[in-house]
Amino acid sequence: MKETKDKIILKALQYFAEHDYQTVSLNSIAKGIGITKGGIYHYFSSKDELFLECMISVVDKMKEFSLGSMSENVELEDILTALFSFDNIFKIMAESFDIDFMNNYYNYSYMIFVGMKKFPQFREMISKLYVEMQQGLEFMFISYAEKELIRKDINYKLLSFELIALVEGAILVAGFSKEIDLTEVGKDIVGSTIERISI
Amino acid sequence: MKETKDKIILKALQYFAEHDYQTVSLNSIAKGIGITKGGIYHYFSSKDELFLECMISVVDKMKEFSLGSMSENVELEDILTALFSFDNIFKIMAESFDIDFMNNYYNYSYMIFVGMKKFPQFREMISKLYVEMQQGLEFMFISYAEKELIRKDINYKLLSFELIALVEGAILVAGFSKEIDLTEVGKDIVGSTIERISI
Amino acid sequence: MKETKDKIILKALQYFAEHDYQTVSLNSIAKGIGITKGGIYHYFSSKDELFLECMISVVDKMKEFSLGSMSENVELEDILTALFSFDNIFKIMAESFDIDFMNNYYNYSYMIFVGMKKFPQFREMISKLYVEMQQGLEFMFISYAEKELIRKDINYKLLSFELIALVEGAILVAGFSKEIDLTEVGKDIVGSTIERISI
Amino acid sequence: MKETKDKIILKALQYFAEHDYQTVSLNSIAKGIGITKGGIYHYFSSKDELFLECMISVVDKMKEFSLGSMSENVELEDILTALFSFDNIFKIMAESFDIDFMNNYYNYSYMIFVGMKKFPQFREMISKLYVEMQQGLEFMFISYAEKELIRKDINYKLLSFELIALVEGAILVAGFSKEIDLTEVGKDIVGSTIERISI
DNA sequence: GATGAATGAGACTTCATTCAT
DNA sequence: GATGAATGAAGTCTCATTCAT
Repeated sequence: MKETKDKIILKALQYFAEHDYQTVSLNSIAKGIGITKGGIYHYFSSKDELFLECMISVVDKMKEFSLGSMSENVELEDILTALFSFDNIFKIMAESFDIDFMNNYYNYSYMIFVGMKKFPQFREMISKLYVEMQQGLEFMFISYAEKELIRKDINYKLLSFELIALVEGAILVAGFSKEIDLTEVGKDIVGSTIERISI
Repeated sequence: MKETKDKIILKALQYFAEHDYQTVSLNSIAKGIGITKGGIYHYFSSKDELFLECMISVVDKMKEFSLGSMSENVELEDILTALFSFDNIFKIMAESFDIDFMNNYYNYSYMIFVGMKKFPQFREMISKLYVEMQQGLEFMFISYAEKELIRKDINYKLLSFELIALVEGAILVAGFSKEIDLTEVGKDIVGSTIERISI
Repeated sequence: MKETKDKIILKALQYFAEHDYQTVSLNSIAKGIGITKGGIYHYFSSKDELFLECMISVVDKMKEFSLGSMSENVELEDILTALFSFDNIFKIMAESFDIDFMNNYYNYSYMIFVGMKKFPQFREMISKLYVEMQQGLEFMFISYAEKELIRKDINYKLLSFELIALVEGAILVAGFSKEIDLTEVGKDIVGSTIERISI
Repeated sequence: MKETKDKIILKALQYFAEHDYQTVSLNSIAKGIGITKGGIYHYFSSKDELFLECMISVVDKMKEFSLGSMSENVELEDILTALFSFDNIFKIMAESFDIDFMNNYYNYSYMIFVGMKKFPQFREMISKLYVEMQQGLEFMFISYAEKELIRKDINYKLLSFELIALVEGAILVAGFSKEIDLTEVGKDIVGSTIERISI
């Protein structure tokens, strides 16, 4: 059955996110789902491989979310809104992996960091994802600009990069400042961006 | 002598940044400066303490840079320019710790992440630093607004938060996309921010 | 069917000879013949038992060869020639077990060594085989001596022991010295032995 | 102090000879000399390295004995006698390594085998040793033959190879046959060899 | 007859830490 | 102030073995 393998990945992901790759022992993961250490090696040839599979399933979900929101929406404002609706991002991640990232997005970022440090392959995936997102946004801005719906004198490559950086940075920094309400931040960013590009 | 202690911290910082807290052994640090493992225990009661001291010296430098630029400058544009002159940030860090963060800012961020994960105390310091930066910016914006030099109908609390998030996010994301020139990004951000708040 | 069992033994023998008892996992043997680990346990109650059966089939073949050559030949020179025709020994082993011992007799000896170490029972078999060979030779020498066909003032017990030791030793040492041609050695030994015992 | 390192090697050698490389755990070696597992890693970076060092010290002793006997003696008979005085070989080995090889030469050979299997480097050393021994003998025979002290119509290259093979084979096979007295075998071999080459 | 999941014991190895010198 | 031997806990990984299916 594939059940055990999935259980391993889910539990591993949870522990990796909560603690740290190196700190989490296979023993603890195994115990966490009621099997023994050796059992993990039925499904994964090493701890690294398990971690990599976890990371891949995370990036798959991220891709699904990020790029999905771009293709489905037509209105520029909707796309921006989707991109900056942090609540939604967290909710989806939490649902997918049964981890409450809402109050602990820092852990999530950290895990991604570790993953990229360990696996150049994974770093490449993340990198590619960002580039795709940036290009998707850029493409959309430009098509709007061509239709003269938004200003033409803006470097949309930079703007789209900034927006993505803003999403990541906001999530990061918000983890430190309790006073900041990300939902409000999202709305503000969407508003000011619209204003900035409006004719 | 304090010389050895400083050498330990510098070498440790270098290794921690290049590799990873857990991966770096005290042995390697000791060897790196020509002493033996046991010698480190003269100056630090544990590996954790050594790491914490490293982190503190980093945060001190960050604080020195971030807040310093705000108090010294009077012109708002200068402050923003300083905040977004990534080259400068990297150069100062590299000079201080003899680590080339320029081509490897990712490692730097990673180390900070690990530090925050391990030491709530350190996380608090970073957190406080961000809050101070945000409040510093906010205060400045407001004083400018009161003098009717910039628009009054903007939530400057959010804006200053966004700017800081943008700095962090840009550094983060730029690590993945080779096409992006951070210097250009910095200028663009300063420009559009000025435009946004101008009356 | 007995087919699978034989396949297991053959493959196991091959791997044991190529690598090492401990190094060879049941898994690899199973994979080597397209079954799974558990399947081996239908035919063998343990890895040790499988190994023992392999060893027994090897010793059977050795016995068949060694003693067979003695009983079939009548002429003393023929017997000695058969005993020292290394090529033939290797060929037969290779044919029986599908392993090229010719270029790798060392591995073969090693496997026998391991077998003896693990199974006193197997060691006893080998031991008995040597004794039988030695006694077979001794008996033949004596009967020739009694017929006054060869010298009588020779300790044939020792001589036969030496001949057997020489076979084993030559195989062993030849593995280290590339300059030595075992076929030539065999002829030389037969010649000098004949000379030594001739009246 | 070098004491502990030597103790480790000696105890390891003893266990490796008695049991088997794979079977012997570092734990047992450590316990055997009253230290802990980790302590071994002060002196050896791995189990393999420890084993290799053991093997090297064995081969050094072998070299010392084998080649030493050849250079010191002038009389050909003395050299042959030294080569085939098995008692002496065993005694020296036992004294050097505190292992009773006398009653258990098989274990010794086995260990050498394992060593050669694991370390091509070690196999090369053994190989070289045999070649040196063979060449040493050959050289001596030829110089005697040139002085017309022994027969000239003998292939001394082969003879010297056979003598060495005989030493090894005798030790090997004697382990199986309780009836054989190696000392007697040695004398017989020396005698018949002298006879064979005498003019 | 055979599979495949799972166990459990044991191995090597790493390393922060201690401490006598 | 520093060394270096030694500890001990923990971790990854391997595999023979079992057993339900």
